[in-house]
Parts: sequence; structure tokens; C-alpha cells
Amino acid sequence: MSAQEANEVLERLCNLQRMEARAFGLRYGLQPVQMEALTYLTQCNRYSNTPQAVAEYLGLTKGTVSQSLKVLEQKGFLRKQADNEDKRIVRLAPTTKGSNLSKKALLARSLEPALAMTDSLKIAELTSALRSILRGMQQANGRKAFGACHTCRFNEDHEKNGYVCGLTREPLSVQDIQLICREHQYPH
Amino acid sequence: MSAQEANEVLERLCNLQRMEARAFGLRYGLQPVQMEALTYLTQCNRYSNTPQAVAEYLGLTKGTVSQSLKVLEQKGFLRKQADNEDKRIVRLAPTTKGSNLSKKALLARSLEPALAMTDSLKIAELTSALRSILRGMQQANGRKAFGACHTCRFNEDHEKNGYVCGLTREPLSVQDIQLICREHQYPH
DNA sequence: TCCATTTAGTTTCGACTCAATACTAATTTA
DNA sequence: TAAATTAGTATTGAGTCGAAACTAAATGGA
Repeated sequence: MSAQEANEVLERLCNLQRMEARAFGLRYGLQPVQMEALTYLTQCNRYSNTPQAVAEYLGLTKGTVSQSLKVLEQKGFLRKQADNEDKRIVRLAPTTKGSNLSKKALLARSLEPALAMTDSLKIAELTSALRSILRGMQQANGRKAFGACHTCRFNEDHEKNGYVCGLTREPLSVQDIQLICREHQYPH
Repeated sequence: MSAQEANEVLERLCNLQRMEARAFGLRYGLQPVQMEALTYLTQCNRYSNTPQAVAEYLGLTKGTVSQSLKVLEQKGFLRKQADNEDKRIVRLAPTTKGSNLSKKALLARSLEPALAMTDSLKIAELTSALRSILRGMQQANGRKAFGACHTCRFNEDHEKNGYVCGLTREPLSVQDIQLICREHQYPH
């Protein structure tokens, strides 16, 4: 019974997030889905900054996403760039304008005030509980995890020599392994 | 810093919820917003089952909501009925078909599996933390609470004689006070 | 009492999302 | 080297959304 109650609260919380996201975007002439795409592109790594990855992340078709990205480019929030090795692939990079807006959005919807009364230990517990829900939902629905490299089973810690991605064999910096990757898989 | 991390996870969780809600609705020919309206109408009390209340709950304009409700009625998920006392007001009641679908949606997106490893004490803590976030977000953005009567400052517990709403002076049953009310206010 | 205001709801319009489909171009596979 | 696959774009039609204009009923002063 308790799980159902948690579910209802979570569902309502998600409605509210969506509501405020819409209101925020409206002030800057962007739709919710465009804000979401922009936010993703400021958080993802260099393997994951393509239209296809955005589509998988948002759970939309690539055709739909293609249009949203066109708008974001036209409004100067991101730049498209052809990949050097595979000419089919388009790389998406937020402009300064784009990443500034993304930062502003994150601040505007900060949980800081709502969590002010809670001590940091509880916040850590909350975060970990939310993570496990997230992971459970993704598994149940066959979605990709889109986690950061430092929690990925392919990530190798070479101690003094930094990190290496076991899939691409490329070295990764401390900053790199904090970014979202479309190839992410949890250990085991 | 920890609050920001919680925020990112929560945001991702909300995207995912939306994604799965869309996929679910698609199978039954309903849009996400229509599912949300229907779910609300199966959970709200008799003061809160109007188009205006739905609009406030979803954070949309009444014109927008009016259209979604028209579709839900045409598809047989709810019935409209003029109020007896105030003839401007339309009362919305889910049909059997409507409430069945709503139940199915709740089951389909259950957190049960994701929370299976967590003991019930922790689930209670999680729920309460989510509630406080919800409340904080609503306050920060000047939204109505839409809580259930049993947490409302107008609700009066008359012990053996049941409950009474301090606003309408109407008696409320044990079932009534579990339902969502648009006039809900937390005790100071 | 009566007229202005407010409130609940609908309709219409134009910009936008979204899935489905068909398409182009580059890469991979057989 | 031809067929299949992959990345991305363009088009179309159903539907969302906010804004504005509208109807009808209730309220509230003067």
C-alpha cells in the first residue's frame, strides 16, 4: 500500500515539474521538449551528442526530435556540425546562449528551498532512493540507462593514468566520467 | 551540492514518467494530458470535479482543458452533467470505462518492483520527502496544494460524529477525506 | 431593483508537438 | 559491388496549447 502512495505523490510531482518547466520555457520562447533536449546536450558526453541519442533519451521518434533541434538551432541555442569520421552523423553542441539558459533553468527549479529543512544525510538517502526507482522504471520498460560513465560497467579506473572507456578504449578525464553516456550499462 | 544531484535525478525521473505515460496512453488512443485529467477525476472530491479545477490542477488554461475534456467525453471516458444549484458549473464524472482505464494506468506504472528491495519504513520516509518537495515547489510557484482533506486545515474531526469541512460545513465520510480537494490548504 | 462585474465554460485561431511514412546519403555487410 | 543498415531530414495529419473573443449564469453594489 505504501508504494502506491509514493507513486501518487511522485506522479503529482512530475505533473508539477512539467507545469513549471512549461511556464519557464514560455518566458524564453521555448517549448518544454526543447528545454529538455537542451539540458540533455549540456550534460552528455561526446559519444552521446547526436539527434538519435536525444531521441532515445526523450523517448521520441527521431523525426520528431529532428524538428525540435532545427528550432533550437534557428534560435541560436545550439550548433550542428558534421562528424569527421562518419559523415552521416551530426554533432550537437549548445552555444554559450544555450548553456546559459540551461543553467538558469536548473537554478530556477532548484530543490534547495524545498529541501532546506532536510539534513544532508537524508538528501543523500532520498537521491539514492530516486536513483533506484529510476533504474527500476528503465529496466521494467526496456529503456537505456543514460547514466554517467563513473557508474558504468565499461568504465576502467587506471588509477594514476586516469580512466578508460572499455567500449571505445579512449581515455576519459575526471570531468568526462561525470557526463551522461548513451552506451551506459550498470555493472553486472 | 547534494540538492542539485537530487534535482537532476528527479528531473530525469519525471522525463521517464512522461515517456511511459505517453507510451501507455498511445495504446488506448489517449494523449498524456487526457490520461492525467482522467486520473485526477478519479481521485478528486465532489467540490473539485469541474473543468476549472482540472485546469488549475494541470496548470493549463481553461480553454485548453475544455478541448481535452470534450475528447474524453466523446470517447466515453467521462460524462458531463450540469450542476443543480449553479447552472454555470459542469460536473465531470468518469464512466466505468474511464475509471477502469485509470486503475490500469496506475498498476502499469507501479513502483512496486522498483521499491521491492526497500523496506517499508524507508518507503514511508521517501514518500514524506517527496511530499515536502511537492509542497515546497507549490509554494515557491504560487500553486494550489490539491491535497486530500485529511491534511487540510479546514477539516474538522468531530470524533464519533465523523468529519466536517470547515469551508462548506458539510459532513465528510472517511472515504471523502482521502480525496483531492481544490480548496485544500495546509495547516499554517 | 437593476446594471456592471465576475465567474464557468466553450469556441476559434495560429503556432507548435508528435508519430508515421517516405525519403536521401553514408556506411557496413555479405 | 550490390544489398542491407544506419543517421538524419521532410512531409502530413491528428492533436495540444495559449490567447482572445464569446455566451450564460451568478453576484454585488448603487
